Amino acid sequence: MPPARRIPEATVARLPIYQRLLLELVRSGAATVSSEQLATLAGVNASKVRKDLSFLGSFGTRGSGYDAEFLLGQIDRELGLDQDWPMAIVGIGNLGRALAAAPGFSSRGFRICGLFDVDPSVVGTRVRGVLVRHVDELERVMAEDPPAIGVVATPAGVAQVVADRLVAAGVKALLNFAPRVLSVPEEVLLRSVDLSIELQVISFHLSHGTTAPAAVDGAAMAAVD
Amino acid sequence: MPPARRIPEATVARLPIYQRLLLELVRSGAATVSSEQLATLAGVNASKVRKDLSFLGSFGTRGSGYDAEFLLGQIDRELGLDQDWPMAIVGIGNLGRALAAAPGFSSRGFRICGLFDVDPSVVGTRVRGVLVRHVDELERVMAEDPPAIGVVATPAGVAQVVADRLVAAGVKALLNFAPRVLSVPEEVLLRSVDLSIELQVISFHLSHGTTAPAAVDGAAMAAVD
DNA sequence: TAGATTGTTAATCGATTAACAATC
DNA sequence: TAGATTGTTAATCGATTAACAATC
Repeated sequence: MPPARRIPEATVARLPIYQRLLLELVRSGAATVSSEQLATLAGVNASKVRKDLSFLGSFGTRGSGYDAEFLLGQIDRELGLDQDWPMAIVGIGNLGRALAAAPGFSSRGFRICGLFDVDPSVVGTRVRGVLVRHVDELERVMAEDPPAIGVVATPAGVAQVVADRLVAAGVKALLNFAPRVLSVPEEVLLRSVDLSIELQVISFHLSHGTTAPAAVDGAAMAAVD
Repeated sequence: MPPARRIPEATVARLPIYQRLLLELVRSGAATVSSEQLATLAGVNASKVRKDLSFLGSFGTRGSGYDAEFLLGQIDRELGLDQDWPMAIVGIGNLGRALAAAPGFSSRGFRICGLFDVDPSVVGTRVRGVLVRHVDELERVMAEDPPAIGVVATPAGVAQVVADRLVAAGVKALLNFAPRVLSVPEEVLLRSVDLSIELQVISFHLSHGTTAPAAVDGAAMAAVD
């Protein structure tokens, strides 16, 4: 039995990139892949790739590299992609619709089990075959098919109340796209993506003439207890 | 003249959050704000707020805090939000439309100077008053009103060629939403937001029962030279 | 002066990377 | 054996945070 490995956050954030590249490599018939190849494709340092993969265990073979399919399987398992993650999206504007339709979202275990909005012209329509319901029905629908993940894609003004209702209805994690810092109980996992922060970081670097450290990472937000 | 301060990446990523909170505070009539207040609102440590702000200079007043309006002005200037950043978006699907319409995008200096798609049912329509043109016209339109920032909101399959054309047409920075690692010349700033990576990070933490470090940061991607 | 709050120091923690012994 | 490539070490760098002197 392997020791309980604690995987660094920075590594966790890169595993999905390796996962996608490996999927493409396997589909194109590659049997093995070296850390050098994977590094070039991912745009990172080969040392970093080896270090990242070493946290999952030692399944490389010195001299020839990693078995692509096996490595992919290990990463999938580590990321929990072999499990089912029912997901509800609140706010079916352009962004919510983009999320509902995104191949990377609906594929794998990220099954959409609920779409909610308040706009009468949207409620009752279908996105990718899933009926958009009124937010008033959120608790009832979620009780029938409880989502593990709640996605907040509403305007900022209602993001906190929507988050509160999703949490009360039992989601274990929230993915927030509203430009607002949300409060959730500490047992609920919260991640936030703020598209305008990305632009402002770009603005900073352009106005300072900094070439910027090779283009890393996204927005930072945190949960208040 | 202040010494040339190098502002840490982590600080740059938090400045937009402070900026937004200060804007709300100023609008609600607050004259001063303490690091403790700002920290609570941002969901971070007060030490971190003071350290972050200290990179911009020392404009706090011991005993009473920071002048909210002045601090906001300093952050705006530091982020380059007082400048004009014309922006072209390629790919006017749901995501591109969400970006074009996002208040945080179109406001401030992020002026949309070009929208491009290939779908005949989209080309010729208007989003927020801006005409969507065919990608064939990209070079011509961009020569007339050159964008500083190019946004890639296309399917993954064409993201690299679109990026190449935007770079060739002279953008100084790219913001990529396609789930693909892009290559750009090193003088071009590249940032990538991968929505499915966020979900996979959530999946990792849910399946490991890790409460996750208070919910920080976004996806990591890098440019290959 | 007394209370409040900044700005900075220093300790600590986490992430990156070059180098190289191990080994296929 | 010779060449290739991993897994790990150790040095370095960057970010976080508690603590507190400075000072309004």
